[in-house]
Amino acid sequence: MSSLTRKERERQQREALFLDIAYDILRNEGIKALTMEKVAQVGEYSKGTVYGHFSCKEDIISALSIRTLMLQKAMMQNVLEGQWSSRERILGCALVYVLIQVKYPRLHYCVLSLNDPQISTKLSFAMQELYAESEEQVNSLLVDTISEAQLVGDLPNDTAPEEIAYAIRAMVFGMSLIGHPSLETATRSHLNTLLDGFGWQPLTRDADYHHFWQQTREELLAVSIPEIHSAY
Amino acid sequence: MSSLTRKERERQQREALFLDIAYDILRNEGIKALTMEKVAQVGEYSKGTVYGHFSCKEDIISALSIRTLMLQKAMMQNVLEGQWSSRERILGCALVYVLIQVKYPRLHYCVLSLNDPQISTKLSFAMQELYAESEEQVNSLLVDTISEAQLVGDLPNDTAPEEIAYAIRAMVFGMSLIGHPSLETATRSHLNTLLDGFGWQPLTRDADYHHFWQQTREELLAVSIPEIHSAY
DNA sequence: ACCTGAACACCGTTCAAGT
DNA sequence: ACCTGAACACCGTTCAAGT
Repeated sequence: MSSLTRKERERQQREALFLDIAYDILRNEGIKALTMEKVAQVGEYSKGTVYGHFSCKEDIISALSIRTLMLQKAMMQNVLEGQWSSRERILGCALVYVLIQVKYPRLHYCVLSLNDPQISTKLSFAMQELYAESEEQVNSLLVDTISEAQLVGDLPNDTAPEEIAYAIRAMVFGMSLIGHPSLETATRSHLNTLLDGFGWQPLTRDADYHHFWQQTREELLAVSIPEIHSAY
Repeated sequence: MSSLTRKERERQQREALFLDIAYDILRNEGIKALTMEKVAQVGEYSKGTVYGHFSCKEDIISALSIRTLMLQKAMMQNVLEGQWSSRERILGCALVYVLIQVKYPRLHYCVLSLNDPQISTKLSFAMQELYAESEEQVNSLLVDTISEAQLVGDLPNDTAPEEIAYAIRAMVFGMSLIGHPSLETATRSHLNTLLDGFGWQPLTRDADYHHFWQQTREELLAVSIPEIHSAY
């Protein structure tokens, strides 16, 4: 291995270290406590070095969000591997959304700030690209699942898959942002209502989605939600 | 009138001035540009005077949000005065949500920050109370409309009105936060799907909600959305 | 070539001093 | 009693100097 490769490896390790630190601060002390200075201090590097990795504070949040989106994608793929009906598959994807948002609540809120043009323009170009791609990948899993449901006739095809995916994301997203004392139950229940509205077979009255939901929930929690960061 | 009353009046006028200024900055330059210093400067007062009205920066955002909630409430009451079916009434309320969120996009995003405990604890107690009450008032309009629909038999009563209101808010809220090239149309369409799922009569296939939506939209835009602030 | 940390600008918040 | 603005702490960002 050349020297450059070792350098590159060290650089990536350091970047991961900074992200681990940033996420820990965010989780334990909130967004206001997440500062470039603190990340540098805890990591025992200078501020300049942190800026060598992230162009600004929002770049860090963006990178954290990308890591979470990748986890979300992996969890959804995990669900989609199972032998489930099309409607169970989409419910499983929604369940992943909820579990992720319950697990990383502060992060999901911070990500919204990236929509502000005044902020998103500060992101490094590479990070913007990567973020858009990650979101697209997760959304594709939804859209593909919906398309398949229409193909096999479980779901009327008078509405475009992208539109149905949008409605589902909006609903799940909105519920976790507003908050609910029993968020998972509420999500299962109200999302099923929406799917009934779309005419997605079998309708709630003809199937027991409660059981699928619980089982998938246990499996996902047991297997697929490690802490995002390694110890440092 | 006593001197105290005049003082009080002047104080309220100044508070309104600060809010007008804050909203203008937020709208034109974004949340990052909204600083206590700038509000003071533009208003030609000292920073200390601004702090005499608002305990912190978030207090201002909270106050702005309360003003918007009051406008939202007035618009919803405007819709609810009309002779509409129960389902049209709830659609009208949702339309108000969308119009408000399109009109004050940055504000609606900022309000989310108030959910962070690290931030909400900084708000003055009076402001916290007022904010909670304003939200409650708007939500009550939804809940009451839903209850009435169940009473007259337009809507099955196997789900609590509060839960249905939650689902509706989540969906509309989520859609405007995620964004959509045709937000109003998407909201009308997908919300109707959700209402169909709840079994809210008459179902989409049996009624023309498009026409109601357009008409109400025109009326609301013509009558009820003044700029929130007076010129200063 | 890479890393440092001093330096600058800016902002939130407080409070002693002035009117 | 009310208002001011200097003062302090803190943070984002840059960059000349060091290794």
